Parts: sequence; structure tokens; C-alpha cells
Amino acid sequence: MPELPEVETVRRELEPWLVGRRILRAARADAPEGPKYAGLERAAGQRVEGVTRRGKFLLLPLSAGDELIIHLGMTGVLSPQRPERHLRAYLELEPQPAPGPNPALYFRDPRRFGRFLVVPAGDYRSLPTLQALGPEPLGAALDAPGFAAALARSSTPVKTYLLGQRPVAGVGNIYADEALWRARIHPATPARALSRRKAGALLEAIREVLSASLAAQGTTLSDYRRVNGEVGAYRSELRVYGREGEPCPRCGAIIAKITLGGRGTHLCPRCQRPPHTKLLYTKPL
DNA sequence: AGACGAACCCGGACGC
DNA sequence: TGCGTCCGGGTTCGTC
Repeated sequence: MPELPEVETVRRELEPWLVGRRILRAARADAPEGPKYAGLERAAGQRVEGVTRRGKFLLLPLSAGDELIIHLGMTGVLSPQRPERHLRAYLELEPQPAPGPNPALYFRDPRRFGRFLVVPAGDYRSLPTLQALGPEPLGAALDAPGFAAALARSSTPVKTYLLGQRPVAGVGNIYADEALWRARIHPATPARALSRRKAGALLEAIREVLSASLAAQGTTLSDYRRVNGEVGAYRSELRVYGREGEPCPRCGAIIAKITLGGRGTHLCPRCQRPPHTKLLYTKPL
């Protein structure tokens, strides 16, 4: 759910509020001991020096050489308002000149897939996905030849490979389906079976979808909220995700939902022809 | 090493 | 109405 556009939206909203602010206290609330909230208390006394993002991870460098890492998981929401339920962790911040209670950043996460931990800056040993994360799709570091070369290294279905965050950072289930539809590629196509031309089209489609969603502050299906509590507006722009049974907006064929790599996968059976090689997916829904 | 499936977790949808 | 079951999602872990 929160993928690159949603996390970047949150990042932009947090940045002006948090940068330069000192953390008075960092604490877990209804959160278990364990790696997902490891070292959180160490943030106390440090100043937030930046709010950056890599893929779906928020990275906040702190003044004593640590780094606060936040991953929203499926249902994580960051807010200055204390939630009534499912509060996992929070940062108490030094007060602004304005009167009133100390401001705070609250992390609500009903499904507990999120993370909120502090590590020595750059020490991502407890986060293998972050450690091996591919390049940012909206940055200059990734070009079409590099992307094609990455795809050529895997025989995994291209959608599954995208979800692994290796060829490119920040693409999740929703935008993978949307980008593959735009590029007219069947999700089960082995990554290395894509021509360089098709790989280039896929990268362009990924960039278009992520940019358009970012411009709309992301997609809210149910849980995702901006820091100010508002929803993202991109849901109405989704072309295949969640639209199984509806006509394809491009050709009118009925959009299908299949399971691929254990994930719900939406596609147009006419626009996105399966590869000529053996079909790797199994059951239409 | 890489690939794959299961596990994690729980609100909501669904079936009876 | 209420109970039980299933689903899904990103990431990690265990197993092949």
C-alpha cells in the first residue's frame, strides 16, 4: 500500500516540520520488544538532521550519528495527532515557540508490519531489503540500459522481480500492476525474456505511474493517510488494480485477477499477452 | 547463490 | 446476531 509515492508524500510533509527539531523522548507504546523497534530509545536527545527516503524506507539522520528508520509496512500512519488505537511508537519533540503541549510524532500501525528503529547511520544489517535496494526510479542514477541489464539477470516473473526491490526501489503491488499494464507486458513474463525495447517501456511506465501518483499525493485504498490526515487522490486513476471484472480502459476486454508469486495481480488479458514460453502463472480468478 | 513459499499480523470481508 | 474462516500486503526467514 504505501509505496514510493505515498512514502515520498509523507517525507515531504515531515521534512519542514521535523528538520532541526530535537527529540526529547522516543518510546514504544503498544509495540513488542524485538527488531522492528530496536534501539528506538536512543533517538532521545538527538536532533533530526534530515528526512530522506530510499524506496519505501524513511531515513532520518540524527545528530549523534544514528539514523531513525521508519517503514510504514501496510498500514502505518505517521501523524502529529495521537491515535486512539494501535499506537506503536512516538517521538516527543522539543516545543516550538507556540504554547501548548510538546509536539509529538505518532506512529500508528494496526497490522504491525511497520518498523520504527534506530541504527548507527548506514548500518542496515538488520534490513536486508534496504541493504540491497536498487536505484531510485525517479533519480538520474537509473537509465534504460542499466534497467534492462538488471532484468536480464533474472528468470523470475517480471512482476515478482520488481516487488523484490532489486532492479528498482519503491515499486509495490499496486504500481507494479499499473506499470505493467501501461507497458503492455504480461506480469508472468520472465524478466530476462523482455527485449531491451520492452524493458525501456517498462521503466518509462514505472516513472509515469509513480510521478502521476506522487502528484496526487498517493493512493488511499483504506489505511494510507498523509501526515495531515488527508487521503491520497490517485485511487481513481488506477487502471487495473482493483478493477477485475471491469473493461480495460484501453481495449475493453475484461480485466482479470490472477495470483502470481502469492500476490493478487491485475491485468488485461488482451493488452498483456502472456509470453510464448511456458506460462508461469497458474490460476485465473 | 538464487528461487520459492511460508510466516508475520490483524481488520475487514465473507459464509453460515 | 454472532461466530469462524479467509484474505492481503511488504519484508524476512527457512528450505530447497
